[in-house]
Amino acid sequence: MELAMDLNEQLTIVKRGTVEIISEEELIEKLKKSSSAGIPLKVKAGFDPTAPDIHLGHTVLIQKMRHFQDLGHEVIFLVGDFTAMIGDPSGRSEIRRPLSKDEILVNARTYRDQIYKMLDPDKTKIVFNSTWMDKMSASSLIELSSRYTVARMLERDDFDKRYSNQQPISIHEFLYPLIQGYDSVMLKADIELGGTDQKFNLLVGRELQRDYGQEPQVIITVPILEGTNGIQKMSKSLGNYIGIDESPGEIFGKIMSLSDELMMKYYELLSDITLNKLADLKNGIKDGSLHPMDIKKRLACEIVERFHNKEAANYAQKEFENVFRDKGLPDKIPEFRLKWDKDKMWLPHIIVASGMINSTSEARRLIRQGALSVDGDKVIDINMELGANKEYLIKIGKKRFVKIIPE
RNA sequence: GGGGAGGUUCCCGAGUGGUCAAAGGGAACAGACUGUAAAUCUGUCGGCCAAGCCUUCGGAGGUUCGAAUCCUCCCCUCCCCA
Repeated sequence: MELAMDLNEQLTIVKRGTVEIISEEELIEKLKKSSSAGIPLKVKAGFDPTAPDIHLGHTVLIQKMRHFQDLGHEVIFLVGDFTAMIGDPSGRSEIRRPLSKDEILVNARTYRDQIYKMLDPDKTKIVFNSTWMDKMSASSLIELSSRYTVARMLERDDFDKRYSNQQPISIHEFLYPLIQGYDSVMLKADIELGGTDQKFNLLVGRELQRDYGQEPQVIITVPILEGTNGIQKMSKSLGNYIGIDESPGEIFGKIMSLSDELMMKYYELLSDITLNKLADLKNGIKDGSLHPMDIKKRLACEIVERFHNKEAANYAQKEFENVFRDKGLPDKIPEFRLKWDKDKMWLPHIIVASGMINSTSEARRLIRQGALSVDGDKVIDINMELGANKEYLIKIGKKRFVKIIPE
């Protein structure tokens, strides 16, 4: 009886925020077996070390890992370094540059430092799939690939889509799901976590394990988080990400820039507040008793606090209100020392030199649009020149500030 | 091996000799509005001390007063047939 209670609690934690569990019965079995035998389950999640910066999109999964960790299970952080060395062209048309071993190691280290903000280092095992894949012979690889058919590969949604859209699919892309599945075999994984886009690969793992005489892993999928623009999934290469290593102000601001609608999704997937509480917030917004902006600030604070601390979160909020609501100056303004080549320098040249803007064309445009101000005065004259006799505070748009110090 | 369709500015995608720095959409940036870096509306969106000039339409040549558009060769992708 006591065991059953315990099991239900575990299940509630595990199921929160997941999309699919295949299968729940098997999961229950495994949890039962684990607690009665006192052996933790091996929970695997794979990461691609091409992007060294973890962003909020990844954290959906990492939080789920932490849940398992909290329940006493063994969490395995699998770095797909072998596959990264080959270079995976999947997704878009651009060809990804294969990474060198050194780059991968550096990335993996960065990864580790970042995930330890959420996971307990002592309970986290980090493994590299090159450990076994490097040693695999060509014939074994071919043997592995004989275990799956092309038709079945084409069942995968994105393969199918690309195939029917007449977009290229390289042979080696078929190998990725197999290798990922083989990783599960090597690790004897009990559970594998992944985003919903990973479902197919995770399922291949089940089949391969069965093939190799192992009990198939349970797969648990979590939702893919959309990026700040709310259109595509969050990714660094699309530039719509919020990195967990970013400054408190940056994280805060980016969250404030989410559309009100998207904010609710972020709440569901990232926040620690209970689902009941979340429903209250939604209702409050609907009936007008709560302002969306305040709710968004709350989320921004929660996230900043998670990756920094409470003071940083409060400070970020204060700065935000100061700069955007009260149109004040931020506490810290980047300074740039610049050598004047004449007694007077053209303003666009000064800004380009400071690195705030890429071209004088852009500077001209901004001036034309009334986006530039020097010492609080809006710049109207496109030919404006500044002398080297004093410092200048330049504001570009709403959020970019520089102090130019002539020398 | 044979036949066909394609490669366009950050992305998607029009353009088939001048009116093209290249439609449209998305992203981004800016302005207005706002208790948000929300929503909405408007504008901008290759570079250059700039009513002019320079560099872009897979790559290299060529035709032409003039080419993203025509020709030749090459590279890459997709489809059908074998």
